[in-house]
Amino acid sequence: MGTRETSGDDGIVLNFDCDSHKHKDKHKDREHRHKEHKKDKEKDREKSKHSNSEHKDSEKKHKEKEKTKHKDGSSEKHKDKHKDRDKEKRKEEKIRASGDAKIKKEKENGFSSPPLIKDEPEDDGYFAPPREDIKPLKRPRDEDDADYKPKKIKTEDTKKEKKRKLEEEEDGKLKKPKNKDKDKDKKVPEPDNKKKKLKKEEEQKWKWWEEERYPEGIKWKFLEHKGPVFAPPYEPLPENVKFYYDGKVMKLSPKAEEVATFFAKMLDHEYTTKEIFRKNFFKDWRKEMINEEKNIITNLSKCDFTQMSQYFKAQTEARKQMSKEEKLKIKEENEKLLKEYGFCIMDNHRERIANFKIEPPGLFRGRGNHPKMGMLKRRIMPEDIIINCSKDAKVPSPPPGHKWKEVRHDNKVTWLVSWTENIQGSIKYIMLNPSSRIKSSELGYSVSVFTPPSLSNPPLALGLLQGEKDWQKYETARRLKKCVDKIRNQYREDWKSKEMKVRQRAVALYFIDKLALRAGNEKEEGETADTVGCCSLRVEHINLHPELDGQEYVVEFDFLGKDSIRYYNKVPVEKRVFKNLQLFMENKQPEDDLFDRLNTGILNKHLQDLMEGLTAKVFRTYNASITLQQQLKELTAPDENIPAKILSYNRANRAVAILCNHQRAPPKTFEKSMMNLQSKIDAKKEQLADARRDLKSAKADAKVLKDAKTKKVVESKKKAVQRLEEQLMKLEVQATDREENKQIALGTSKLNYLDPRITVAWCKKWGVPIEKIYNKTQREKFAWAIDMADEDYEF
DNA sequence: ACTGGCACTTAGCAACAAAGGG
DNA sequence: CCCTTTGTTGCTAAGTGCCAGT
Repeated sequence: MGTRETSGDDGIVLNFDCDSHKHKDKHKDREHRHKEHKKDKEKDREKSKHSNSEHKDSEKKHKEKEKTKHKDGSSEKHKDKHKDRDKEKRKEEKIRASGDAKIKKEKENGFSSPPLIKDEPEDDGYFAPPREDIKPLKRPRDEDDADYKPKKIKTEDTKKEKKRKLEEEEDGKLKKPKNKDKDKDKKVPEPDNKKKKLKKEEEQKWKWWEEERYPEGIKWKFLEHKGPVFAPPYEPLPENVKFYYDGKVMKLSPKAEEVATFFAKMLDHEYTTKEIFRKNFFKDWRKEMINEEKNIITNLSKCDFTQMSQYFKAQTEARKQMSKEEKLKIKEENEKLLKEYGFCIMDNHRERIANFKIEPPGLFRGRGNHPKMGMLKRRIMPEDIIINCSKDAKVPSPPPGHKWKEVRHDNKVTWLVSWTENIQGSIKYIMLNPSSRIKSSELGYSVSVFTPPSLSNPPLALGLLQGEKDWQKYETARRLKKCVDKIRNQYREDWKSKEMKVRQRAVALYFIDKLALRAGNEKEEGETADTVGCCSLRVEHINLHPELDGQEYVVEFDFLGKDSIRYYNKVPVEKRVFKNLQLFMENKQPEDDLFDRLNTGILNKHLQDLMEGLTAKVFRTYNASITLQQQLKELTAPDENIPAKILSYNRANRAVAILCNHQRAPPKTFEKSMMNLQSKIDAKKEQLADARRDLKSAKADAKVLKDAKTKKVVESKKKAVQRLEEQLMKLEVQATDREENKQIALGTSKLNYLDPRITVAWCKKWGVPIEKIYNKTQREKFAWAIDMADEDYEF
């Protein structure tokens, strides 16, 4: 580093030493990766040969999650494998669209067979009255939530509930206090319960809010659930479905057969042709074989799974052809399952669980060029499962003949069930559904969802566990808004720092701020696809152009980010940034870290000093939300009609999605549906022309006749024309919207980055019904915002 | 300081369900 | 009413960031 340091800086020299270690190590580690890299590059190069032009044209390519590199034309040494892979890749692109769906379908989607878990009877039992020794600590509420009335009802009441309610009434709902006292809680007598369910619901809801807010990392006081639903057991293939090895029929042992079916189900998928996939699969498959099989089956290419594959296709087909009754039956069964296992009781409130079904076994398919693709994702057994619930809750029973790995009572976490997954060794969790609030109760009478609460007061009382967190996230982003100027000035200053580390930090932060890049934690090599974020950018990921297309100091980014989605962008930057980048890149290999003295820990620590709660990802939230707000301001034309306004909204949303690089593969049927729409438009135009003609002649008649009747006709024709015009315009808007949205995914930003209050305010301001922007799930998730934001809300 | 583990958020795509057109 | 098209939900991988232990 010394060499690339600015001259004469001691600090730098010092740094250099340590750095060089780091550097070296990294370098070493990366060596072989680099090789892989090159291969990829080569592949990609070839692939993208025809149009190596930028962005637009190549977008399709990006889609496929493969790495596409432009630079580096050097490595030509790779052989056959590459070629194959290359081919595969191309194929994959295409096939992805066509083959995929089919195959997937056959996958067990769940529940043909009854869950292993045994259930317990009573519903009533669900609600375990809180023990006295457990007292809810409430967090202070600042507002009055009384307005919010849920509709659900259920279960018996508890004294606490009642009491709380009473208390509330007395106090006039405002209490903010952390815990008022639990003593108080005890006093109220309980009224009858069954009858007034409605009331009860309310109470419950209210109480729930209260109890949800605990201090100091406590997530709940009471938690009870039924445990997970396991994947249905493997059903052996019928005798007539044969597997062939080297042309000869072979009967597989059950385990080996099961794993073979996983592969067979994916046969149409391109990745079953990928070297890595096949290698990983075969290795894991062999582990499941009995010795005899191992001895015989030594070459995957000699395996013939086609009968299996056809069998599954037929099954899928059959499922599609099922009669209505059969389908209905299945549906009912699923609903029953949901009712039974899909909810838990958390602090007296019945909550929807997000993923109560354990992930079924299968072959792992990571995203992008994942080194572990094709590995066997093993079946999860009760013995792998850790159950989390409160001590006073009824512990779910494991399936007969089994036991849980562990039952714990950790109220500092939100998960109900966890297990360790075998591919990456990471922990998987069963948690609550983020959008879930009150859902219909098992009694069935509760009203569907959550009626938009009286818009009157309840300010933020509405946040539920997740909702509140969500809200907090946006509040943090708003705090950033207040000091972002200062921070920007500071990092600009830091570009001049004598310390390399500070400069790197400042430049990285600039990218994060300006381009909404992700932080870029380090990842273990060989464990995951090679993707990067800001701090983990490598020299090979950027190209510097002192001048490009008439602009000065352009940085060209090209790397794979989260989910192996390509980030490609050419950005003019300030001269100082540019010079710094040149400095950072001096004497480095392409595979070296661009910011070799920086990592997310260092960066976030610094951010924490600048503002409490500030981390790299807050910038994404902030920039996304502020962009939406600005764009809405800019794009909304007061006089436009609702569809046009919605288009404006979508455009603003799109601007954010582009900023955050939220892409999607163009829908498979995109071209077709576009054409359909166009023909609709044409038809509409014709209709309109006809109607206009009619109108004209009617007018002519009216001029002559002047009687009331003809006048009326004119009026009605006029209306018809108007109606058609509106319809046409709506269609045209739709076409524009769709076209512009071809490969942009709006959902992610809407759900995760945009302060919903901005949207709510905008809707209120322009009279756009909120349902036009948020669907039901979204409205549930953002209920707090819908409730609290008025049209003047400013992010 | 560094690392790995853990908890929780963010992500895109496929399956499924509902809506719309003939 | 059937079939296609579009919107919604489910699924689970892949990130972020904090924390404890060294």
